[in-house]
Amino acid sequence: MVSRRVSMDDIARHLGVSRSTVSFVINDRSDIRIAEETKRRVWEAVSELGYRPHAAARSLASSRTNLLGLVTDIASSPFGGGIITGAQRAAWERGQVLLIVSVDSDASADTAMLEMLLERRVEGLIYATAGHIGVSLPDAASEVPVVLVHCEDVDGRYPSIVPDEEHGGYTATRHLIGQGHRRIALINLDAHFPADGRRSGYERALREAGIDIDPALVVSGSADAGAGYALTQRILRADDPPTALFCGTDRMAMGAYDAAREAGLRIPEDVAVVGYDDQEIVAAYLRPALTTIALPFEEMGAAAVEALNGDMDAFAGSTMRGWLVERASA
Amino acid sequence: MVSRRVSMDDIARHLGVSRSTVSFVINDRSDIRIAEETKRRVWEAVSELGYRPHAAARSLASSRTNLLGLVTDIASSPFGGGIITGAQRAAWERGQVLLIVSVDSDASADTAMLEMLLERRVEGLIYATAGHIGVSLPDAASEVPVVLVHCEDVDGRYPSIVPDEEHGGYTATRHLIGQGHRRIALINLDAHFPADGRRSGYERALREAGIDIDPALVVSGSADAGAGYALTQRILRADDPPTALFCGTDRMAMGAYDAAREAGLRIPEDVAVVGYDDQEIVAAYLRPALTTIALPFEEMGAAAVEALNGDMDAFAGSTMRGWLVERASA
DNA sequence: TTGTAAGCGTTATCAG
DNA sequence: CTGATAACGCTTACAA
Repeated sequence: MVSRRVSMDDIARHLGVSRSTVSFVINDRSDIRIAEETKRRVWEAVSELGYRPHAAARSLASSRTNLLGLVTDIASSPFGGGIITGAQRAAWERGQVLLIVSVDSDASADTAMLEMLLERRVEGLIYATAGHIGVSLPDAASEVPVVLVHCEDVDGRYPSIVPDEEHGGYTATRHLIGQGHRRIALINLDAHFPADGRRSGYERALREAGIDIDPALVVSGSADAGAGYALTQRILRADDPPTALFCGTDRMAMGAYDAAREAGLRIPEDVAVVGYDDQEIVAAYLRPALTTIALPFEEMGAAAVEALNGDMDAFAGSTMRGWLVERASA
Repeated sequence: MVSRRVSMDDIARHLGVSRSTVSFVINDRSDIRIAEETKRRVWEAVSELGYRPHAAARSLASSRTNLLGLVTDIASSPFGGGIITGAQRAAWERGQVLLIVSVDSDASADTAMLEMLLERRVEGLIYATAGHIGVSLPDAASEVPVVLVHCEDVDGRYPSIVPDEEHGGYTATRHLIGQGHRRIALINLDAHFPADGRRSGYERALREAGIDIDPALVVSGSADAGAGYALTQRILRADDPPTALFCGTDRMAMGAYDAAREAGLRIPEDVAVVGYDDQEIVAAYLRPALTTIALPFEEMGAAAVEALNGDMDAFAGSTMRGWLVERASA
């Protein structure tokens, strides 16, 4: 069917010019002046003969692959596909392509897959996770520039781009305070990185508003609906219960909804709720729809690509802000 | 730092053998007999000198890239990352790599991205979508083998692998019948492909059980919680209301929960609910946890890779079965 | 069983 | 402004 792929030689021969000329035209090299007429003819022949450059040959000759490796556990998670989207968009704008490798969330990083990426000569490596966690990469990773997204290198070797959890916690709490609440509970998640920041932000907002921090209003548990339910139930039963809940994750908020409902409380009239993550499927469909903090996934993905392309240091330890998505629960 | 990459020549020279010998050993070519001792020395040198094959050079020489293109809108969806996982696992087992390109769910297929994949010389193309829909691919796609996953080619040019919706509908309904229900409502979604099959399965199950199909119990709307809520509300108000609901999506089931709750009905005691999709975040965290039909995403992803590698026709129009995930709602 | 040499399809370096 | 010619790092007949 495909009578043989047409090569650069074919189009050069077809036009009676040299291969270099064709190459120059196709790569639009501005450092070399080529007659407009020649260019036109080259492009014409290209589309006429149906020529398509051969990426591997190009890489071999130029020793540039324009390939970026993205190792991640997010493809199989309901979460943060935004990182892929953002990274890919940024890469595409630079003529780069992502080689995405999805790994299990527990395997910190599969060596064989990394080895494969290096054989493909990726020119940079992004390591992204669904949850904000600590990771450790195989030594081989150091052969190319590396940036972590939404995770931190426990060995301290690579820069990482993570959400500004403190700011998120602050924003959520400020929002609640702005609506007149003074007794605001924090139903936090246990996980180290995200929890600590969210809590600091929560405390800062209260402090700034001159509200005393009541330790009885701060609890934590696993990041799921079950824990959200149990913790909320407990906290609503206390004397002098909160009028607002800031939940560490949307899933916890999901559980909080059930607990509130069972306690006969209306949302947001009797108790306001703010979540965290903006997991669309949960947040948008809860009734009432959940007000929550969105994480800057796309932005982080794009920033990672930019970091790989430019000044790595500019992004080292850099933190990116999410934002409040106001719906009906607070 | 990296003093210069070590090439095959380097290790050949280091060992005093020819490059071909090294190549044969590294590719473990069984059609050529090489002294065990030689093999050992080669591998030793490889790890000692830190040699890593150059994929592009290899592709150029062998005209095999071992690259498969995966164009999809699922990366940015909460859905079906399983397709990626399954496809990648199957590809990896064959020494192949996926070049994943994520596109917006509305763009049926971006031509520029496809062009890029073809320049990279992908040896096959998988086009996968989050929802079971109809799509149309650019002509250029036909230059390589193509399989669609979870979608169907409206132009009828390519085979596709889709879930067996009829079987899913049948399974869900059978389950409800098995629990003694006879008045089972179908809160279906509107979308063409998935809805029709689920409905046929529902009807077949009823027919087989000798239960009359009551048109008043079959309704449909958009695939979200809002519609699920409204439709359920309406159907529960009818005289002789159903004792069980089979919802076209988990999100619709989410809405159904709210409607049932507001009607003062307990799940599953007063009304049983079965969903569809097994969107973990919804299904597992609803209270009570939702019994639902899981779609065979990983299986479809893997099947696509296999189809691309072998007999395409064996998979043409092939349909894969999902399964019931029994939780607490029915 | 191992070596030689000719590509694979580009880019890059120099002359012209 | 254009054209030879040598890489790029590997696979693969074909010889030895």
